[in-house]
Amino acid sequence: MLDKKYDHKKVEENKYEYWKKMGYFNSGDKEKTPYTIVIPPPNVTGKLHLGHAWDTTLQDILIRYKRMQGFDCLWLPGMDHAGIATQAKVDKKLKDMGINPREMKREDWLKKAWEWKEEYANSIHEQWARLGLSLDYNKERFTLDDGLSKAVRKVFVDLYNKGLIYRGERIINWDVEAKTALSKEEVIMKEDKGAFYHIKYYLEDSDEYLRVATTRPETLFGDTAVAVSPKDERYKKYIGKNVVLPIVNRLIPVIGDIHADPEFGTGVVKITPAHDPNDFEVGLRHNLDRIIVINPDGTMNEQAGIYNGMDRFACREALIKDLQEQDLLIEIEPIVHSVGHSERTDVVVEPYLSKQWFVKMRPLADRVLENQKNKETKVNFVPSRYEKIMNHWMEITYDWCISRQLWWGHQIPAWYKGDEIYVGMEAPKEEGWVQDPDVLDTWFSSALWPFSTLGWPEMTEDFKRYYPTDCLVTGYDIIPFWVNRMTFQGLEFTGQRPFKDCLIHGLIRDKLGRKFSKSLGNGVDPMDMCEIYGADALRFYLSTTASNGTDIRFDEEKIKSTWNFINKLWNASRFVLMNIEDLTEENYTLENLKKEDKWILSKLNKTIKEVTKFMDKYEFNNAGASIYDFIWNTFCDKYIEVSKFSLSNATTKSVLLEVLSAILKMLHPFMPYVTDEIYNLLPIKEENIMISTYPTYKKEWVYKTEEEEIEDTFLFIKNYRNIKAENSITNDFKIQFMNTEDYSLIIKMLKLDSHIVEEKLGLPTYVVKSNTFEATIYFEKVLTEEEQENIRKEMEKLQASIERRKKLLANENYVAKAPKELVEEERQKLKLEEERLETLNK
RNA sequence: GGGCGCUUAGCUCAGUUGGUUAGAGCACCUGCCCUACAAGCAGGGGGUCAUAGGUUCGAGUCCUAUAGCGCCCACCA
Repeated sequence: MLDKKYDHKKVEENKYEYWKKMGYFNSGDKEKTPYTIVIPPPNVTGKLHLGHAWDTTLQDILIRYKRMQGFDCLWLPGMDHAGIATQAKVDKKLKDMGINPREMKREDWLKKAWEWKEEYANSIHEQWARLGLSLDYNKERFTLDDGLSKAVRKVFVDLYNKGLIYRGERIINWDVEAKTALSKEEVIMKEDKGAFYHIKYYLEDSDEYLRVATTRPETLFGDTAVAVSPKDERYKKYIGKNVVLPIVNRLIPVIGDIHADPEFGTGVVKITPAHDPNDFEVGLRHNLDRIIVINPDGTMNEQAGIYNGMDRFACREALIKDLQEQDLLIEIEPIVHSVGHSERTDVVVEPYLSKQWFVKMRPLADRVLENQKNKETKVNFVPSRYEKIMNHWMEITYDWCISRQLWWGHQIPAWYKGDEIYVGMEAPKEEGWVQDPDVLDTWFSSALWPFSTLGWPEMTEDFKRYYPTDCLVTGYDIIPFWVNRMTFQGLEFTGQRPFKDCLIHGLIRDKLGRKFSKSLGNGVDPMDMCEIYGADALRFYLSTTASNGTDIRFDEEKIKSTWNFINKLWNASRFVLMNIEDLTEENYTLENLKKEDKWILSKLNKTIKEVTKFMDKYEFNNAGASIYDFIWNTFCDKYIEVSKFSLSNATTKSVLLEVLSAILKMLHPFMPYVTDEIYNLLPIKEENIMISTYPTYKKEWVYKTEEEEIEDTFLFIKNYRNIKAENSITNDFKIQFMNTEDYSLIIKMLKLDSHIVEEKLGLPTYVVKSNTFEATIYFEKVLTEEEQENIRKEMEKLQASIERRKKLLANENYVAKAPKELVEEERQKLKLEEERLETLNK
């Protein structure tokens, strides 16, 4: 017997271990059709947040649903080494211990990093378990595994040999805190308050000067030209002359270049080829020197003269002061402009001339764009509008900087000996080769995740069977970083899309719509929610709150009300179990169904059809709402109440079991724990709900007549209760049925036995009716003014409604073009309203 | 500067291919401890679907414009 109250802690205890032990999570049944999802691997940097809980719940729902539908489901778990993020955390830990990480030997540092990884991997495993995720741990992978590392090297080498990876000096985004290059995606543009510093660049041997406006005066030491537009009447006469670089007093040429926009700023722009991507291009066109003036840690170098060693921003201040003193500064114009910040360390990113490795993107991106035109082979985004994000990225993409000056990651498979370069899977055998110390961008390995985890580049059984994967589930913020890159690498190396569907969800925000962040201190730990309300409540809340692709505002009240729903399910189950204890295979029967039994089976059948439809379209919010409504408003509020009149009947018991069993199965993907708990107590059941058969629509359960009749019975019951409540009718009344329909269920439900009369009584009356039922209530009561007012209001409403319907039905266009059923329904309703009005008139 | 999304009940959100008096949860009002559940039951109130036009017999839904909010992308020094 179930307790009176749902206790999530008791329910969840030991279940996960049991499922795992029984091997229910494992893939590999060759009799079945494969269905594959790879988990977006969480970073081994910390705890999982609500976003992870949401993302993984959606996947678990899909996997459990498909598993019950008879697929061989592989949900492949794994984690990401997360280069910069993890290295930063490990470094911080070491620093806190008083150790300077950069003074360690690389191997020693890596040992510490692996220890960190183990610790956090354990914690992630515990969180996955708490959430009830049915992951196939036999297939678990880590991005730094041998196999995945081999895949990374293979891809690097192949792209290099195809000419799609090259090494070169370019302006890259430099993180002065992490001291590494970044890709453009890792740079977050933020609006910052800054200034245009208008500086005098005097012409050589002249009192004339050009007014140069810059936001980064400290890069002045690297200026190798000043550019004006060749079409600019004001300045074109200066082209070919020299100006004196302020403070430095070096002569630099005035050049004419289209980069200088006469409309913008002063029309004169300083050119710093080593510290600005545009200036770099200008430098190429005019063969200018590239002078690096900033060190990798963000301090000025010897090129900055007396500012050597100062932080770049301190230098800016000091320099401005000195320019002012030497009357070289004209004005400081405050502006708000967008400045790049490092995604991980949040420091201002420095455009920096540096030798790095790049992936040549154009051919790879074009292949994606071409493939997206083919309906059969494209990646299908859900919702579809997100495809535009990917396509746009592919259209404007530029070469991807993939080398990182870090230790934690896949070391680049390139070796140098003097000017020679060797790129290969393994180190060259001869003496004297030194491997590139840099590692690859984390996303370089993540991009291979859907196939590297299945054993690629080996043509393994798993790869052949489970690739391409069926669905990738992730947030829209990850499309540029990950989805796009998996797509082009998948096409390039496997010739196929990495996943057929890509289900996109939104971000979870706090109650005020702000992002969760450490600095705001508004974080919510999903484990706390599991503790208070249970994993099932959290999962149902997360997966059914928003429609696909939209954000969620976190609302604990809603989790609480989900808990209430589970408690409702719990108690309904309690009732059913109490009454079907003696049900066995022998006396189980769906013969001799009563009208109400046919009605509930018919309603259940409709729900199954609807839920399946929604599940197949990934509309879990609608599926959840449909099940919720059926359970609470149909099964609990109506069928259970009706069933109480025939609880000794074997058919009733069987129907109760049948319906409960189907409900539990449909809810199971959403709420694995509580459904498992209850299902186990059913007298007739399959081995385990996880591997039971998902309910299917049955033609033989369509009972149109009975369904309509019972619906009408409940309509009558509702109308009766309404009239009784509105008019404060107490127990002192009589009721007369006005026709010979079957009132037995109504009499029982409304406890009318002692009130029935056969003849008309001379008392004030009310008529209660539905489509087929009609009764007159006799009771003695003087109507209060309020009640009379209510009646007047109702009559007014009815009159208005009748008018509207009459007008509508008089419209020939409507009658001719609208669906017949609708027109008929209008006629019916009109008739009912007219009758109701007549009664009120009495 | 380009693109996308949102604006529906007091709050948080649903709303399928347009079908005609718009739904849920929470909150609110009234009455109920009836042997599954008071974290519940029965009944009820509450919305000119951001604004202005248009298409249509019919618009929350399609089209155009406007306003507010949010997000993404873009090298303007």
